[in-house]
Amino acid sequence: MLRTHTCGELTIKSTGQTVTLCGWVQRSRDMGGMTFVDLRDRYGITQLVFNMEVNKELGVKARELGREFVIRVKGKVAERSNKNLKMPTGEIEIIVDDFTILNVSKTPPFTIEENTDGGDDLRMKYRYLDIRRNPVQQNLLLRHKIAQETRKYLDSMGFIEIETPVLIKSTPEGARDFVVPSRMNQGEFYALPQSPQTFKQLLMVAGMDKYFQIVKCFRDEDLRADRQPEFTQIDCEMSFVEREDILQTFEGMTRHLFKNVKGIDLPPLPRMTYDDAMKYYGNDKPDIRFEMKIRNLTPDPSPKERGENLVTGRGFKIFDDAELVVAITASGCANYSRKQLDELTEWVKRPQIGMSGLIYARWNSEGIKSSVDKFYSQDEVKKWFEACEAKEGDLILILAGEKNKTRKAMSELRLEMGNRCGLRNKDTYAVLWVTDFPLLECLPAGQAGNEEMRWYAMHHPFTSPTPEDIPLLDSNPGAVKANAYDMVINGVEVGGGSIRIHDKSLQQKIFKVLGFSEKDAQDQFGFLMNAFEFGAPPHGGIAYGFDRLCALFGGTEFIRDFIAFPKNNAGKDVMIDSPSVISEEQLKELGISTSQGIKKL
RNA sequence: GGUUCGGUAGUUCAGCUGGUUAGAAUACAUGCCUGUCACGCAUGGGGUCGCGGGUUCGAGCCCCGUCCCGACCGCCA
Repeated sequence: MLRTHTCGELTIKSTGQTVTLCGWVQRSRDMGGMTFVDLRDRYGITQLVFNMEVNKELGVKARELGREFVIRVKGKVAERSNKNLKMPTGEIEIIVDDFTILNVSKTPPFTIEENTDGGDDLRMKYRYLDIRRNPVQQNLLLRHKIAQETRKYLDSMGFIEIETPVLIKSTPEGARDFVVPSRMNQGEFYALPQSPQTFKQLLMVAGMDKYFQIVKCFRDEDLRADRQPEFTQIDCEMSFVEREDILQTFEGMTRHLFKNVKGIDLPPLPRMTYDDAMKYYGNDKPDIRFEMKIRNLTPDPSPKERGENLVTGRGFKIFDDAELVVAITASGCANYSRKQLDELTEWVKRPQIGMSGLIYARWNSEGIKSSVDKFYSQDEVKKWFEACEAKEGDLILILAGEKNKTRKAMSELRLEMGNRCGLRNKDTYAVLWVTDFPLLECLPAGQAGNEEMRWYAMHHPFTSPTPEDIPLLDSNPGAVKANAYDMVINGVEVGGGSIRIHDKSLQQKIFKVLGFSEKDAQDQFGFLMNAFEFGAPPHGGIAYGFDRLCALFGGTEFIRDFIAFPKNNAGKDVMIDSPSVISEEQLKELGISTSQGIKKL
């Protein structure tokens, strides 16, 4: 070993010891007669001291040390006369006897410090320097810890980790596949897995009973702050289980992770049906750190429900023409200024939200006032407050329009108001299960590349319908509920799974509803359905988005911060400059026409 | 594919209504300094204002196009 200790472990107890340290020069402070050098490795920072009076030659040599030089230092641990209680090693320093420069460094393009002066782009290009920074190291350490605790828990529960192949077969459902040309089988392509779904099901058929894998998955879709083209899942599957068994097992895992990684004792996880999530929060991944439930001021058109209509028939066209009118209550916001309300109105009018306007009603010391006083009496508006369970001091925000768009917009507005009111604390965790998803969703013609309206699997085509809904598959597919569940933390979908289909005829039936011809279904998923004929056990599972889980534990939504070498917005790795063109020879070997040809296509 | 924000010193940014030699902080270099730890002080070097075109007597600033980065919408079974 080139070193006897790390830069983070020496304390006052080590005083007098002769040690050898290795690390990077964080900073050097030349005082003339003496020079201090901060030596850094991933364990910490230790101060080196050079004294001209003691060893002039060494002191002069020390002045040559630049930032990020890699050095090896031999010296004696001494108590400092001026202690720095801000750092763990702040009570000691190393009186250097001798040092060698193991490698020099160019001046790095940004500072290697807690708060770097470097921008995102530059940090990604020099990611290996960025990772030297403590916050990034802490993130990777957190990721490691979560991975280890996951393995610990699953191992203790009898799960075994099994690797599944990365070069597999392309299937048209779902996201776009990344494809890899086959040299030995020209004109044919592998696909990278979007998830090991079919393989883990085959492992259940194979009797492996409890499987897990922390595994890379690939989806060729556009990126976001919380989406990378290659990402990691905690992929799990169990045999001979019902939904409740899965929920219990993985509620246990989630609790284990919160306890052992964050030191948080999670309460039992609440459960919410998909329908309730959509109704009260406007989306299927509600952030329930705060209430602010969405209330209907007109009866919900679907699911059909009775309810008082509090707004139409007063001559206000926006409400009269709306399919749905919804409201949220911002508690204590009755004194929002004109400017703030205008700001919110502009916010909902942005193209990303796309509403044409925002209506408000507020109840402050001057009474009730709304932006539609021309059409509604105070008593009428007061009824809105009652419907929203709002009181004096509150502000009600109202959106109206087409049902789905309005719900979605209100969901966004709710989150925005949550932010504005400081109700979304990153250190507070609200974890829940969302259950009873529809099995299928209907996309209208023109969307997702389809020519006519058709049904899509909301989860994936292997999700089993709840048994009592199976007869509805023919008569009313949209009403069929799936035996599926999502885990949601702070408005982020971190995990999702289902009880799977293990019966060939039911699986065939689902493919048929999804619009697969018998031949297509057999060609693409024949291997799975054939396996079902050889004694497939009832099974189900779940997959967690590992990167998202890490980011959540780290208190952010940016998963890039928790990936050692992430891709940028355009799916590029700016450090190694990929993707890149490949040589004509490589293309020829693969039986692919020239790169020019590819570009033109 | 779309919306939007940005691109000025190594870096992070400022730069007014279009007007003299484009600034600050930090980093870097040199010198001084024996207890610093964001050391201090002094001096200095450092610019294709993303790129191309246009308007103008004059463009970092206005217009058009284009490239790049970030966030978002679409997309992500």
